[in-house]
Amino acid sequence: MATRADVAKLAGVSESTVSYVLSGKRPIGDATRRRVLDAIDQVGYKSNYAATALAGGKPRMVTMMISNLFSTPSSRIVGALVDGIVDGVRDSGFHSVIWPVTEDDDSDVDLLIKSNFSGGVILMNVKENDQRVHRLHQEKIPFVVLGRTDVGFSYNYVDRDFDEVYRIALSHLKDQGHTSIGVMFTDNPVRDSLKKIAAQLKVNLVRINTQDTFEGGAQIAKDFRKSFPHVTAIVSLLDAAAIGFTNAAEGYGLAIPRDVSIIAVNMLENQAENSIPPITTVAFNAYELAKSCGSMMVEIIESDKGKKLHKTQLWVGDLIDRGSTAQYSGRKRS
Amino acid sequence: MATRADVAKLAGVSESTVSYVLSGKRPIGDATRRRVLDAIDQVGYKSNYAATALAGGKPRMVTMMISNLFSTPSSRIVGALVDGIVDGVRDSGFHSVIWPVTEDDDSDVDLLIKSNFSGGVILMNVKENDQRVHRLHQEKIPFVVLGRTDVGFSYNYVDRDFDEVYRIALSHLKDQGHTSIGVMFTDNPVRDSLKKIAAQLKVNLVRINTQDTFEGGAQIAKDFRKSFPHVTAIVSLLDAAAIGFTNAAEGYGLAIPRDVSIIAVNMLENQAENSIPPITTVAFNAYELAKSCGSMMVEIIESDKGKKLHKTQLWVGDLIDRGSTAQYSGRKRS
DNA sequence: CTGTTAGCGCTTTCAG
DNA sequence: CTGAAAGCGCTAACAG
Repeated sequence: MATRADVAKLAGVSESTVSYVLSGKRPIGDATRRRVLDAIDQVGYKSNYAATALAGGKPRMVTMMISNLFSTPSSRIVGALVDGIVDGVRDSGFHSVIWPVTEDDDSDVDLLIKSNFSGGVILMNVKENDQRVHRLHQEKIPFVVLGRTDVGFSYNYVDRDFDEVYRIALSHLKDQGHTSIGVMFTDNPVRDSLKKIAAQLKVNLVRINTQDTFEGGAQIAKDFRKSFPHVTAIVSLLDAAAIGFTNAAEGYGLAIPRDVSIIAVNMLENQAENSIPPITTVAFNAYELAKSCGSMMVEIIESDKGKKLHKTQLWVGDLIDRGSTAQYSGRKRS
Repeated sequence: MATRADVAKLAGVSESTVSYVLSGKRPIGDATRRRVLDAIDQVGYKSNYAATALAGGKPRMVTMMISNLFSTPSSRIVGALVDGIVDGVRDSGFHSVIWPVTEDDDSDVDLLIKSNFSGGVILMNVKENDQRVHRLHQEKIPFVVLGRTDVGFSYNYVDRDFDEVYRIALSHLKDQGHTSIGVMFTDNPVRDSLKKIAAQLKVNLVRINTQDTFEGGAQIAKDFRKSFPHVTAIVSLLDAAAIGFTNAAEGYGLAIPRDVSIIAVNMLENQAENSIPPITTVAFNAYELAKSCGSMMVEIIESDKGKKLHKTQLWVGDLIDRGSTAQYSGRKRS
């Protein structure tokens, strides 16, 4: 267990010099730096996380605060997000942990703050006027929220660009020959922007009402052929409903690859003669969104020093075509 | 941010006395203890996690080391386990974190060890001769493994009692009137113990071959009526196959509540006249298993001081009947 | 550009 | 039964 002191001795410098070489917070002579760096991997030095935290440093650690990690129908989507963040954060040389929290208890948050546990926090499943947002803001701990809530001040967040997602999804399906495309909705009216996109592409939009629940989606799948005989593809930005739909659809003769956050599915059956490619998927890539979010989080940590938070809008509309090799879950693609 | 010093001053004792009141590692006078305890919640003192770790204390924190958290077909099962552990650990007054690790990189483990980050570790997805097991053992960090692997020495683990699970599942289904029960298998032969159980209960065991994959299970569901016309219930200890089966089954008219780690499913359709209760489920309760594992972990942390590890066998065959209200995922039951 | 030093909050000897 | 004091490894003034 080599410490900074061992490194300093070997390199013939003071302990603080070692620290400054590592943190880059002070200009260091080239020769000195090299000797320190050499010493570091000679003795196999690794920084002590607890000591950094205690001394008031910025731990290179990103914490994902999640409630109901696995217990909701949309856990699969959250899972893709978490996977993406883990990889994004790791790529930036940080560590990440998942901090399971209960919604009715702030003590988890307190521990994290009190102990200077985390260089930054990613919040998921944020509710209206979430207390965690207030606590983190007030303690000046860098954080970003996945999704948006009104809390009375501005903060960093990441969200999907729904219009863009629709645009890409619809045009993709159009290109494949679909003309009548179902879109899942709850009660809310169809946005004008979506109508415009459909009009531009000259596709017929068929509204499909459902609850954004697993069961809601499954129900759609069940009645689908009867209820929407002319619809050949379907688009959904409702996470739970999309999952329910795709899970159930398989059994109703709608050959659909399971995927995370399916937003657009070609539902033609696998017929060789058909001119429209069968079983293709356009997926909203939750993983990629999350991965960029991870990197962004790290950037905030490194630049902001908890002093100022600026509103950042990161619209991610990355869509991919997985073809027929879609995986069960939102795994990292090579 | 009250510290131990604030508490000491208010209570009129020394700082170390406060520590010993908290840790119980020294006899403390009743009057003194009371004053200290009062002072503690008067100033709202919370221990600083980083300081404890640095000073060589035992952080009241359990770390779950998991690779491929969300990316495998059986993530839902792992999820139920994680949920259970989180709750079990919390009930014991500890915190828990999930430490996502990559399989090919030990640096995550090093950080954890080096910084005395964790009072104890729960390992999941352990592979043959897993290096993490060796590292943790050698560093004398308390840990328990979910599942078993041969590593050349004995360690704490938790596993299912398969025989017991089969016994309870089969007798439950028998009680409901089933006489012909399918059991999912991969290539391995049916164990003698299982045959014996079936014989005792006088139920007809029907072997169902499959891969332990999502797709394997889905396939079974598809052909089920044709292939096994007389089978009215099914038992599976294959996690991924069970999930694939239940996901797909819905669409094939097999009304089955989605559940985590389904091991036994009554597949009769919902007919009011039928004497056998419809849509009931016997589930192997992954959540409960994990929850007890969490408590057990905490016990190890508190008793062992990392000095001796004794082999502990915890056989859990807890099965529950969720009736028709089964949730989508292995959520905590009130 | 580099070194010295005083903490961060807690644990744990060593003294009473 | 209780107190004093020496660290744990690192950060960040403060001094050159």
